[in-house]
Amino acid sequence: MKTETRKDEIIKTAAKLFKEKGYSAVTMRDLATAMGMKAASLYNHINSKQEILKIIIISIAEEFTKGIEVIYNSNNNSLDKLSQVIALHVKITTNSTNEMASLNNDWMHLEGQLDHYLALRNNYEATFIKIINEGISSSEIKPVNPEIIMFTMLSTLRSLFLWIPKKEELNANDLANNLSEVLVKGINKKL
Amino acid sequence: MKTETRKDEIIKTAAKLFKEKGYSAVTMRDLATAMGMKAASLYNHINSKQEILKIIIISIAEEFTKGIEVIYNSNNNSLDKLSQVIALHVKITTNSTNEMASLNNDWMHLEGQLDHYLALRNNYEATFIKIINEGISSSEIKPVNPEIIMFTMLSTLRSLFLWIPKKEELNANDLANNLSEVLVKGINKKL
DNA sequence: TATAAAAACTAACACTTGTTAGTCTACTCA
DNA sequence: TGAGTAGACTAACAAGTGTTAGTTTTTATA
Repeated sequence: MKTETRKDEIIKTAAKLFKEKGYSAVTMRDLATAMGMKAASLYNHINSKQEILKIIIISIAEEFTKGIEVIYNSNNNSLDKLSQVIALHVKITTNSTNEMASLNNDWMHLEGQLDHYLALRNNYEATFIKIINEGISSSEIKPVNPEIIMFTMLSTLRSLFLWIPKKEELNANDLANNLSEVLVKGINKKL
Repeated sequence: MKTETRKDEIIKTAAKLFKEKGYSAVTMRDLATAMGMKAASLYNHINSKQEILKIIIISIAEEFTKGIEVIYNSNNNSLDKLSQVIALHVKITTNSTNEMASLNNDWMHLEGQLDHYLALRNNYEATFIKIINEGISSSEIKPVNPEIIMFTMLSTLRSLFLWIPKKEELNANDLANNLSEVLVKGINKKL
């Protein structure tokens, strides 16, 4: 675990600003001010604004794709796999809250790596759907439209970055458990 | 029902562009090109770029606030009220898909009306929470953290604009019913 | 068909954008 | 101590931004 470089600091600061106003609305001068330096000095550490976005988004997207692959190939039943997917999102979002905002809101501003990103996302969603379909086949999961199930779960999980910062009292485990309860078992007390 | 003015067309076109790239990344020249005119000509119809955003966001935000008030004051039980809230989102999002993107992603770029928007949103969420709390009191709803329930439902409902355009085959009623099934009753077959 | 209003145009503005070039300073280590 | 390097600076660029002023064209109506 080597120490954080100046470049890392810039990327972290950029992610925070991108979360607040979006990639397009953040200028290199905004970023420089937040770093306590002049805009030109940023270029001693990074090649372009675009490179910052690429680093933020691609690294997290790859983390998700690898994570769901491990879960899918494990020996658990489908409902447990879904709970593990929930825990994966909670964990990554807890560690990289600001970066998740860019992943969700600014992916379309990727220039060179847009295709790569979309491939990772399609891959992720395809694996997610496979887990759901296997759960339906094994009668663990209600035979509802699997895309609606995935959409519901992913909408919630992709919005976690908005919500986690406001709920510091809740630790990651509690949150993942509560979400599993609501997302998997529903909220209706009388079944 | 008077016919659509040129201003309405501009706002509708802007909403479509804002959905694709976000408010900040869309230039007046982009908008003009999409309208088949020059940027300066837009100003025969609108006062500023900011005005366009304001019109898009505030009108929809008010529609939501009024809608949930009617639902809250109705004589239904809490679970039915929640299903009606789901139907409200499906209806507004079906009719104003592109505008919903701005409401979700670009509200922070409101300049003069940011406070008004935030007041509407806080009001909406407060009413939502009241419905959930009354449902817990009447034992219709599981005593899970009410904010987690709202967060889960709102995340899904606020993301509908991303999803509805891809699912043209599903009509609004079917979609609302499916969502109620998943969001309210859960996906676990064996309870 | 003449007239007024609506809506387009060209040209330009002042400012902001990402980025480059070249320079100065402070620390590291031989 | 002296050389090299990491990292800051100032100044400037070319392109792009929202917007205005003034003019011409199109459309509708009397």
